[in-house]
Amino acid sequence: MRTDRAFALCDINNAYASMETLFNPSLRDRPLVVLSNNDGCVVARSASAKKLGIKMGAPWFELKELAKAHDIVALSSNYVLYGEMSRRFVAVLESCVCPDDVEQYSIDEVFIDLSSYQALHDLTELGKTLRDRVAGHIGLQICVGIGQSKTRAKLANHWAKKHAQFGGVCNFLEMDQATVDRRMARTEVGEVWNVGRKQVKKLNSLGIASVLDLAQADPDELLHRSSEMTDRNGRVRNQKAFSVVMARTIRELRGETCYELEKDKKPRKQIISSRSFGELVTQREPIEQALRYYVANAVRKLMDDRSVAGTITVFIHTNRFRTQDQQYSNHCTIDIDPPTNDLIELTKMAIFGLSRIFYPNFNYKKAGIILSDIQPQSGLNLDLFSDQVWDEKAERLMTAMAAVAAKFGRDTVKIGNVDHKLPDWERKSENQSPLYLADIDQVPIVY
DNA sequence: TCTGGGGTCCTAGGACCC
DNA sequence: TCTGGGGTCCTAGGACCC
Repeated sequence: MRTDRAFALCDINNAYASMETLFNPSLRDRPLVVLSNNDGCVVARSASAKKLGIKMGAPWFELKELAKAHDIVALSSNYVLYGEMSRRFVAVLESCVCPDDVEQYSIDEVFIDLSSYQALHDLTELGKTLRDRVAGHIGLQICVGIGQSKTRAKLANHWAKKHAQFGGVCNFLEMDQATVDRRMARTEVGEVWNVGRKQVKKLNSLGIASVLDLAQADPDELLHRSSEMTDRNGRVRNQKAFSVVMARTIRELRGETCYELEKDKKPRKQIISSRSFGELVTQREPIEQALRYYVANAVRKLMDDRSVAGTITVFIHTNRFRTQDQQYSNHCTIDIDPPTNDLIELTKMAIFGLSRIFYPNFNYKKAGIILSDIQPQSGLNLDLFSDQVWDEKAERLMTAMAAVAAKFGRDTVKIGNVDHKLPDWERKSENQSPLYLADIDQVPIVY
């Protein structure tokens, strides 16, 4: 076991809120929240919004009173903007260290393998350099956490964000054991990466409340614990209470490296495209139209990865929060043989799937499709004995459509009567900021 | 009434992440 | 009135095999 590993986690502070503020400085110091699709829940908060006690995921309609009282600004999400800023964030980091050591973990988080930098650099200083570079180049504040494992880097990042004394960079490698223990003892176990709500409950019942408690727990002993669960038939069964993930988490907390950098962008194993409707839908036709949009969306991703899908699932459901409504949810999974990325065929299958599960007179709230059994297009083996041949015509058509999309924009060619955008009934996005970086007419003007 | 002992593969569902 | 979307990994249990 190598004991000389070092990972950094760089994370943009209040990412979406900061990005919005960057282009609209009048928002600075104002409580600002960014809302999910349909302006449903809060998905990002500025520092002052956090101070007001607004929780991640809180339904926006419940906050309207608070918003009025404190003059909170609520913006619809602008993913085109966030995606572009994210790209620039990663590019800046890649210019500071070897790009091979950089892994983009999420839209606002990047892991860096700093193992080979220790001999030449003071890692805390390097962390400060990264902060300064990102701030200088794209105007966003980041925090850097450094540790012997990804889990420790995440934890250090949490401390860096929480305690101003760190100046934005918290480094496990320069902490003595007593300090580590003291900090871990004061941090709740739920802050640990991969320890979610359910696990916290189980851990607490075993007397494990702090990060230190978990770090000192015996992973093997924990793995042998079982908990009762009720299965679908109402039978009570014993199930393992913790999986190997928990054992790894403990070892990572102790400073052992279990998770390496995941460099090569692997093609997706599953592609989901779905959306809640802005209003309730009872008719089949609008749902079909939405499905066409979802399939087109998913196929774009599929082709980006040069993959084909072997299964398509269509699902619909009513609004579980409307307890006065009769609830219905169902899905239909269809095998695709041979696997394909053909938009026309997949669209037909989606529509067929819908016909199997759609019943009128329910108030539908959401529909979507899932592509799975995904494999690389190049490795596609046709069944020797089937009479199906790789459809060259379809492939040429798809290639042509991709070329048109690349030249004239993604939605230039569509299948059936898909609208340019989602129809009005489908989405609510009432206060979206301009496409500052994606549309020449919306680029900010500096006087 | 009694009725083995292993394997592997697949899938649904749970839990987690952002 | 109004409650997101897109992913990954792991496990249990069933089907099947010898």
